[in-house]
Amino acid sequence: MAENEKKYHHGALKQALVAAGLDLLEEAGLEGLSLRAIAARVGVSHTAPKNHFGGLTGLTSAIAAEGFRRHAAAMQAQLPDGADRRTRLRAAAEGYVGFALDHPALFQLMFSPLMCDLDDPDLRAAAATSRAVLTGLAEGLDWPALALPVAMDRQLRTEWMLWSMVHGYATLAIAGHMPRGSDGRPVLPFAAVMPDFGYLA
Amino acid sequence: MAENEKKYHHGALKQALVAAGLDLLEEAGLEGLSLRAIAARVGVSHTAPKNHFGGLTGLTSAIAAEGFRRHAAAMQAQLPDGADRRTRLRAAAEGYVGFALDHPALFQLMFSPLMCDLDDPDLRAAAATSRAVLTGLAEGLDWPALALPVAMDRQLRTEWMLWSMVHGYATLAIAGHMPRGSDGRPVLPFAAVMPDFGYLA
DNA sequence: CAATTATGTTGACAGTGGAAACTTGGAGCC
DNA sequence: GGCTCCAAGTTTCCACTGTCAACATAATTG
Repeated sequence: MAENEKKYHHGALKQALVAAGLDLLEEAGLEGLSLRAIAARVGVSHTAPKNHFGGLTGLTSAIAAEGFRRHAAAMQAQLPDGADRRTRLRAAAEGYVGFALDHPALFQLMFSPLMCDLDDPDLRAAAATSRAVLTGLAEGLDWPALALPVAMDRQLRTEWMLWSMVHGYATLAIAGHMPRGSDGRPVLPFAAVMPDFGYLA
Repeated sequence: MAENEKKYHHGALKQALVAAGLDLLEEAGLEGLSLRAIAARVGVSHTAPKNHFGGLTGLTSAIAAEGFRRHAAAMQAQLPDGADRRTRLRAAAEGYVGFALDHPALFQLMFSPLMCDLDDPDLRAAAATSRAVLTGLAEGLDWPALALPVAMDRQLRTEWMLWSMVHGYATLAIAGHMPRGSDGRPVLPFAAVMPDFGYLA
């Protein structure tokens, strides 16, 4: 049987739906994403996804999980191997916001608790892996004295500070609260906003 | 005529719809917000808002604008008058995230370009005012050396760094990516994440 | 007082996600 | 082989959404 010949049983509908959802996000944005539109793109009825994902939330969660995997991959792809930690941290952070700017709809979906179920195990795992790429580079970061008692885990505090800063820039840029140049990119690039951290050790 | 007696012409439908929308956001969250639900709460047909706001987007934009005004007020209410700039900056930042944690649905709406029109003049003005409360305290902030040529406005870069950090924390907390304690608040409070800035002058 | 304009209402429409009943194909079992 | 059973899709319906056009009513204005 030819590859793209129609069969009653699709065979790989699950992956096909996720792929169609990712494509649709790029083309039509988050507002253009609907269960029916995804199903139509694959060529199945709008209730077919229910068998595999339970409902729209299940499908969007799977799409978001794939998004997190690509997000992690995008950051790691930018990591220069031999470079010092400062350079590597900078590269990861720029990979983070770069992915968000390149795939704004997908990024919005990934962090939209209204559309995807954060309790989904696959999604949770993918999100944790993605976060770890960035926060893993925060170890031993030289950071101005913090205000609270040192009893609170300094490593954890630094990780959250770093993640907050990077994620905040990405979010604000995507939400349209950042002035953009003629190239569509924020006039103040992330590299100009992120400070030049050093390391303690 | 009694105050709450039904009249064909409501008289203050515009404000009533915005108020109802704000209430609905608190009670039912962003997913529970709909044009029909807001209209029903006011006791008016679901097409009545069109005369005043043009459509759902116009109404949500007005709600978001009011949200930004309250956001600014919440920050300023926390500002200690006589205190030094470091203390004032900290207070404003905590007011920022405090408002987001207290009114997550409204905060999400305020920064959701899919639901409200960022070109709405009233919304733009309110958002700018709110942002200015925070970034106004960033002047002269002592900040580790930045990586880009100093030719780029240092003040602007510091403002964006500060806003990104604060907004990122709020966003991540609301999106459910931050572990919470039994009180529903993030286990790592913002005060523990925000560094203790000094000032140059 | 008459006419016009602002303000709401009614009813219809295309779109959404979800549920129930039905159909189809394949896989396993005797 | 023939049989059953179950997973996978389809069809049909439902409640709900925002928008639109046509209409009704109140308030204002000349």
